Amino acid sequence: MTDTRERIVAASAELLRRQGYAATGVKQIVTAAQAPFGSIYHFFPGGKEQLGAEAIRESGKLYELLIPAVFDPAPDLVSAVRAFFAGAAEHLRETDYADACPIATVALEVSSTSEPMREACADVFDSWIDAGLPRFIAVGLDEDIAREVVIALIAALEGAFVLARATRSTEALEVAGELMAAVTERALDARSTPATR
Amino acid sequence: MTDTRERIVAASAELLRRQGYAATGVKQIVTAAQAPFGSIYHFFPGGKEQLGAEAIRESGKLYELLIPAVFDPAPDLVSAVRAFFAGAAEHLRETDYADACPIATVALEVSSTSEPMREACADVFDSWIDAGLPRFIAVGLDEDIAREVVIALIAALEGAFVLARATRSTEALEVAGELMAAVTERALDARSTPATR
DNA sequence: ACCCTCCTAGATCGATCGCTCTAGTACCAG
DNA sequence: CTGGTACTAGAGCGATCGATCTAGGAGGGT
Repeated sequence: MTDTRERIVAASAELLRRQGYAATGVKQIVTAAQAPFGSIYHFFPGGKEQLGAEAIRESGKLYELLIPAVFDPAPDLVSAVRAFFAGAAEHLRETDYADACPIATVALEVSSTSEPMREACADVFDSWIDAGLPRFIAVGLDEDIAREVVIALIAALEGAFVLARATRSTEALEVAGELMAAVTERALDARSTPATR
Repeated sequence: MTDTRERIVAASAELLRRQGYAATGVKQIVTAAQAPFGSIYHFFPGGKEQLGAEAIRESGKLYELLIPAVFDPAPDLVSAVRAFFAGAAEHLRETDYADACPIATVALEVSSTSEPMREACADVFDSWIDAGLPRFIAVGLDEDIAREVVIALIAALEGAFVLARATRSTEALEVAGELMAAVTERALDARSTPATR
């Protein structure tokens, strides 16, 4: 049964997201996952680092699903952007400011100490960019402009999460959401108008 | 001599910034500070938590000095914003992506586990907002608009740091810098024009 | 019946964690 | 010289860290 393995990864992902890598103990993970201790090193011979990297990638994959989930039903790109930030703010409030970005904490923590973990985080960010990009290209934005907007979106979201979690307020998320909606709108207005020429 | 105390705080600040709270040991701090172990609990009877909170506040104060250092010599607000992000990117490259925001790592890490530490981080963010605000009000922006711009600036910077550190690239900082310069410019254009009325 | 592989189960390892404790040193006030 | 305060110095506390180890149960193939 690989059910245990999945529970371990899921529990790790949740603990990493809330308290980071160093503060999360292997024993704590097996307790949360209701898994036997020995299973950790059976499934993850690379130890905590391998398990952590896999949990990060899994978290990244799950979070990436939010993109279609929010963008598909939205009437247009601008309101999708707005909805994304609003949804993040609501979820943050609901979880008492515990669940923000699933990987940002770890990303900041380990990027000077563990290359495998840092790479896992970098891969997740890249995959988010790749996942968001087509939606902005599809509405007529140049590829490089679209990339800038997507990167700015993710950066604004991550930064707002940092402020929101620390101050226990969603103000930063609301401000960043409105701002990025405006930025998106402006980028759409500017497309296909070779104006100054 | 309180010189030892200062060295302890400075060493703590650097270690916290690079690897976070949980990964930083008290023994590691005294070694880095070249301080006797006993001094830690002499100066900081509250232990690691008290020391951590003080290091965060100190880091916040030092980083706040960058605001006048960058904004004062700049010819205008927009180029000041640009310079701030460019300077951050350069410093990040110079330190091999080690020194980004001095408190973001800790802020994400502890905000669900230690109230005193979380408060210290929140206070620092608030003080940064307060420190930046007057500069945007001085050029004629409404107070609430100015506040939104400043919060967005900090959020964009923090988020870009997360991406930059993980991907070992300053692309996010450059994108966010250009975007926030444009946002600032647009806010300035919109001021004092009761346009639609 | 048999073995073999997969996985569980947890005792146990040395190292390190944050912290407490005692002893000793430096310097000032009387 | 004496007493007191401020700080240094580090041995050592129990607890926990990540990781290794052996032993055994479950289930399929032969």
